[in-house]
Amino acid sequence: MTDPETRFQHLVARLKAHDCRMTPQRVALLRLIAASEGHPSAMHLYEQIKAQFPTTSLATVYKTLDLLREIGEVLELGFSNDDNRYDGNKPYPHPHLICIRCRKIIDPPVTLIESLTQEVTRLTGYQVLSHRLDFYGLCPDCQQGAQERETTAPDIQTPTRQKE
Amino acid sequence: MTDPETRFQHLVARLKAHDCRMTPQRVALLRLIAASEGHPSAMHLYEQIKAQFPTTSLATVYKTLDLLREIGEVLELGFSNDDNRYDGNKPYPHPHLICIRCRKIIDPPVTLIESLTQEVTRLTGYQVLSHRLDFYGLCPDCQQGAQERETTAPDIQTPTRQKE
DNA sequence: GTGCTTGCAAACAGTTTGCAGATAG
DNA sequence: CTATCTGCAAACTGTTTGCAAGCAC
Repeated sequence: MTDPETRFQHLVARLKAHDCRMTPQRVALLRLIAASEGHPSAMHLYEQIKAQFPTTSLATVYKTLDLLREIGEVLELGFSNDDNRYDGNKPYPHPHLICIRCRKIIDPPVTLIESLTQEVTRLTGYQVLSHRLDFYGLCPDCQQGAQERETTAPDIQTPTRQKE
Repeated sequence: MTDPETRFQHLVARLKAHDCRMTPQRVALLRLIAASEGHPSAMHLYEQIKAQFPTTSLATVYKTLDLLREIGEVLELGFSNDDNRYDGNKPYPHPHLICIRCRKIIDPPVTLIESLTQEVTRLTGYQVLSHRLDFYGLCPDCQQGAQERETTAPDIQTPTRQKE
């Protein structure tokens, strides 16, 4: 992964190339996104940026994230139950590992996806353009106090539709 | 895949085992779910069932789907952009192939997922309980009139969070 | 100065919930 | 008879949009 400052500069350059203006709020947001290790939500970014610019609105955060997503610099992980998460460092499809208890999201080291994609393309006649692979489970920290779990059902996951 | 009538009987039995009552609306819904080839949305099921019971409400459809999901008889595919889809025939995690133009969803023949899950478990220390794998692309039908596409960005997909 | 951006508030969509009346068992 | 179920409508949540004022360039 590139270092945050380099990534930040890249994001600035990409936006400028798209005739976007660099407002202070936007610059601060880009810094946050470039520096975010995990997969922050819009609300999370909003709360961070309010520390610097108290009048910033959530809508601005969403608009900037949308902008970055449109130019392919941010990956949006949509969740129908929960708020979406954003990855500004690896804006291309890659597997995620999501703790169902603490909601932490990490990038597991998984290979083989490309071969799966090719397999699907070959067998179905679809032109496969993208994919999404999420694993759900308990992170090491959450496995300890997890004995009382055994709630209802396995209750499977639920991704979001890709936009056209 | 089991035939619809067998699947229907199974769903009835499972619900009765959970002290659920078999109202006419519910029976009709179970038939629809058992017979659905694709991955219907709640709205789609609602529109179908209204043909038989015009006063049925969307809330009833959602409540029944929730019930079935809780006892592990329906897989919910949540989408943050679009309405959720339900699979009442294969209620366990399995890959989906989603056309980004016509929204058709099919089950591609993919193996290897289990080995991926094991790989993730081994390498991360997470207890992997479930997963979700979606491929996005253009189905054969939609590939033809698809030249004028080339819209904005690849615009990646966006799954839903698994409920706890 | 021009027009993109902000921030507020209202709109939005799909889903969920509360509750009174209906009904399966 | 009684606990569940239905159907309506209102609530909810995260996200999006419209628009007037503000600001980058």
